[in-house]
Amino acid sequence: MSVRYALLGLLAQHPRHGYELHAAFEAVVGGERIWDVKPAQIYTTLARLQDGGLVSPEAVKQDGGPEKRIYALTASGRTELDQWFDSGVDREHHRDEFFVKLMLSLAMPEINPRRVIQNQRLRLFKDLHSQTAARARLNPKTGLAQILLFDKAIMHLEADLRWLDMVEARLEDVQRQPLPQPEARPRGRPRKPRAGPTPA
Amino acid sequence: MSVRYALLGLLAQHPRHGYELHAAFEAVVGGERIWDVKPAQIYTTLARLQDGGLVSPEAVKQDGGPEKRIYALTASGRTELDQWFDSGVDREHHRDEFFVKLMLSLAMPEINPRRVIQNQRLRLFKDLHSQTAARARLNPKTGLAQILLFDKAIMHLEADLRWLDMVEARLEDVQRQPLPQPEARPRGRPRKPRAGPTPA
DNA sequence: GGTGCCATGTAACGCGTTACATGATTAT
DNA sequence: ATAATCATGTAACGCGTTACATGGCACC
Repeated sequence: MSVRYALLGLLAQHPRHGYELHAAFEAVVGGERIWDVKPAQIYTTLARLQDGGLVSPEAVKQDGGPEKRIYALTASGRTELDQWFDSGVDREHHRDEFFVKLMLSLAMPEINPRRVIQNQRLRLFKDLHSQTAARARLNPKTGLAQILLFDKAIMHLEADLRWLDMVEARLEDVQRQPLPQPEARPRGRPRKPRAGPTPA
Repeated sequence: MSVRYALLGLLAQHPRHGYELHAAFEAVVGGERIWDVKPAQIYTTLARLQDGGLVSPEAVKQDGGPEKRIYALTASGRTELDQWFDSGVDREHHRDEFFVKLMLSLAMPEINPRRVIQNQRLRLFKDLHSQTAARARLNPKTGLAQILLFDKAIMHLEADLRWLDMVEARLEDVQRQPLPQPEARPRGRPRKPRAGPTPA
């Protein structure tokens, strides 16, 4: 949802057309090397926003070049933006690909989970190194954005590495524990369908 | 891409039908409270895999109940799965919604970035608390999956909090620094189109 | 007969990506 | 002419989500 709200925010500054939004987005977010937004996404998102009445086309300019359709934030767009600023961002769900891989490797006798873990550790080290190097290469006047993003990435990579160590340690305890199979429940109405939506 | 490979992995154990895959996935990944996969996704992903020739329908069973279409892994499916196990998982890109929010708040005079940060910090503390509590509530025989996921989530929340502190400290240095505007580059061919793809 | 599980999906949408198409302007 | 930027999109696909539709079977 980042792009959606980014467009609302940029249009809150002043009305713009698609190409300008694209450029402004990359300027805010730190340049194309950091976050490469495709023009297609700008235009489709803009269309969806217009559909929802959050932005509306204002005018078409032609200063010697091609047409520029200028979009502006509507009242409900402004409302949505303000609500966004006032709320915390949900943790993006931990639908973690490596976690699935690890659990599957435990369930498949022909796959060695240690190797899977070691693979991932090497990858993380490599990433950590390249991020650290890239961060060091920044000159200070590059602007905040890159620095902050690199720092965040590095901190999360470190967290991942620590987590991997923990996983390995825990695997030594529960050596080759069989996967929890979904017990074949009997059909029909359950014996005790009691309990509220969230039992305390 | 987690579900895609999870299905390949589960079918590598033995052929299954859609409903069974759904149940097995949730068993592997820790139950519905942790990772709620919708049946629709199982079936559509299965269809895509069949399209790509990675799985193929094997038989249709009818043991007194409805039809069950049994799918099996093909040779190329097995190959893809093995490659997946042998490779590291890419860091999912840091397309971070909060980061966009922060950068926009710096660019918009009517929004106070301190408040945005404080909002997010409160949210993270709340999440951290609820995750820690949920983790403590686990009984040890619940299986590895939940424990590991909670630990990972907690470690990343702590990293996010540390990062927020860093951001705040850095903002004190560069008070209300104007956003880097995309400098209006002259049209036409650039003066010095020299330089390789990654200049040293 | 109702509820709830077993088992199958389809439809439509949101976000994001790659690839493609069009055309004008301007510097060399 | 050619290349590069300015500026607009469309089409198709992958992944994920919500909502809806269908039907048999078993238990009470």
